[in-house]
Amino acid sequence: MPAATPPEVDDVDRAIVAALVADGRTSFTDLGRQVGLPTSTVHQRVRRLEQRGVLKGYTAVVDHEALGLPLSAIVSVTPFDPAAPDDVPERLARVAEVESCWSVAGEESYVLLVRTATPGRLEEVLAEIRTTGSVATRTTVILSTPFEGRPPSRS
Amino acid sequence: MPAATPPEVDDVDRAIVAALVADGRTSFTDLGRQVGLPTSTVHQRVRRLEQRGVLKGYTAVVDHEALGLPLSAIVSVTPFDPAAPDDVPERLARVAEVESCWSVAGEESYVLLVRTATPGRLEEVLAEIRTTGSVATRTTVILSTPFEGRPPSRS
DNA sequence: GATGAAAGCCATATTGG
DNA sequence: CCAATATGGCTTTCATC
Repeated sequence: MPAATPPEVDDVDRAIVAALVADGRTSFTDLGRQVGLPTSTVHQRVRRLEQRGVLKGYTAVVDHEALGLPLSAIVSVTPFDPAAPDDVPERLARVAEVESCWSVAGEESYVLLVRTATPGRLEEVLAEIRTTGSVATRTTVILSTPFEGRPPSRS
Repeated sequence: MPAATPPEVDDVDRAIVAALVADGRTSFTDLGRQVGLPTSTVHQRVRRLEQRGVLKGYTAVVDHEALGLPLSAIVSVTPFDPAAPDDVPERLARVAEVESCWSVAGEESYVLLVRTATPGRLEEVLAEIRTTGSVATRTTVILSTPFEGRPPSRS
């Protein structure tokens, strides 16, 4: 028998989550209409999903170009000293331009997503990453973004 | 002289955007308090930011593990036939598990972010990607996510 | 866990400075 | 860009099943 019984995420919950991923500002009233439940019930379910951590938060989707950060890059990272205590993510978190940090299996230890205003700034950020993280970097520049952050689906 | 004068995104706009990235459900009343402007003004600015496309939308941030998609991977993609018309993104968009698709400079043509329920499903998705995209793949499994989707900043 | 009702708060439009 | 207003809709709580 399993150690714990995690509360289930049923189809209604998944419908609610999908609707909120599609539009994070959907009202509870609308949500109720979409999933066929009264507002109060939906409200209660969303609260539960938030408390369980299934819904971690809500955010605006921004156009990085319009915001003055037209240059994005994927940066693979390898620590200089594989034996050293690995607080690389904590240190890289101090570099504001690092939007995401994934710990990965394979040749490299981490993959980062970085957004900068100019190539010159990217150069500086890469230098920061190398020094504050004590890592080597391999950088792949993003030319365009056909799509990004689509809703999760288990098809 | 420049061909056009794109409307400026000033510091107040950036503060508004930052607040909405931090919490996409912030009310206009709260936004006003945070940036020190009346509700009506903030409302007007958010509308303008949405119309200009600076704010592209709002979305819920979900816990993929809790949603039953615990396995994420970064997939680098190389078309078999570099001369063929490049509608690879359109074709890859049909695979629901592909969350993001970036067109990149370098050895490979695209980098994908993929979320699946199980290793077996990842195997199937990779097969789908190769066949529907007519591409070769190189896959890096994500072990954990120290952080992801942090607010944009031009430091 | 689901529901319906009731209360207060908020979004939104409008007018005018 | 700000202030003021008005109304309809929404969030939130609570008692109930």
